[in-house]
Amino acid sequence: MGATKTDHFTDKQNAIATLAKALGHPARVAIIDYLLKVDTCICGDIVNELPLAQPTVSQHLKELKNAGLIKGEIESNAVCYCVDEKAIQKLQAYFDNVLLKLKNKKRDCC
Amino acid sequence: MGATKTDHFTDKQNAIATLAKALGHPARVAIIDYLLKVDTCICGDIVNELPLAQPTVSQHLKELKNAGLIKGEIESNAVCYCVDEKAIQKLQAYFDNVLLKLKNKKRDCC
DNA sequence: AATTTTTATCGTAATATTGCAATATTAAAC
DNA sequence: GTTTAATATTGCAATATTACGATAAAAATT
Repeated sequence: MGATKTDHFTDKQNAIATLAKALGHPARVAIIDYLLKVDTCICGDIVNELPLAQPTVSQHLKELKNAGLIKGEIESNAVCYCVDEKAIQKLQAYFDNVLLKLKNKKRDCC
Repeated sequence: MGATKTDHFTDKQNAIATLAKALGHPARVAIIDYLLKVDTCICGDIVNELPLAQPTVSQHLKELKNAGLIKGEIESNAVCYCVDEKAIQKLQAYFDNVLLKLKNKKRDCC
């Protein structure tokens, strides 16, 4: 026991959970914030920006990449990490839909 | 080691991470989906809806509540859980902002 | 090609999460 | 007040995450 029963839920539910989980750590939110702030996309500065050791930052980057929230490419002279717009759009669409459904609720019980 | 260094990040980053983390499990996404689908807000059916034992569902509900994603109230005859609109709005605002910043980026590197 | 710089991986310890059986609590129904 | 139904808590085992030092790998610079 202890393992998440992903196979018992829908693909959509798992997809949202995966994206949300990737953002479920302040360091990873901070990485996203940093990538948005910096235009140049030169990574590595991220390590200096965060209060974490280099291997830890590398690990968080990997998780963001695995979840599809960021894309990484080796550009001619530097490794480049960027926020993947499609992932953010997926999350936004989900929350839009949640809010829409909340508005349409007949009975407002809480 | 192994504990998240929340005190090294901004309140905003921690707030988003907390909300995202709560949604970072398919069972909890499924609970939100169910609460949106059902108008009556009669809880307990959630257990029948999910492929998880009652204590596990209860625990997931607790986590959603602690994170502020759902509100729970004891109505005259049944416990009532509802999605907290404010939390969803916070997340939506965050992703809106992320998308806005992505659009404004000069260099599109990846 | 040797050196430096940058990034990733490995190994490991500390902590957190997930899941459930057993049990307790709570509230309605009798 | 006792039974019944619904929900929460406890305790515990399995697994996952977080963090970092040490080390490896990759790339640029010399």
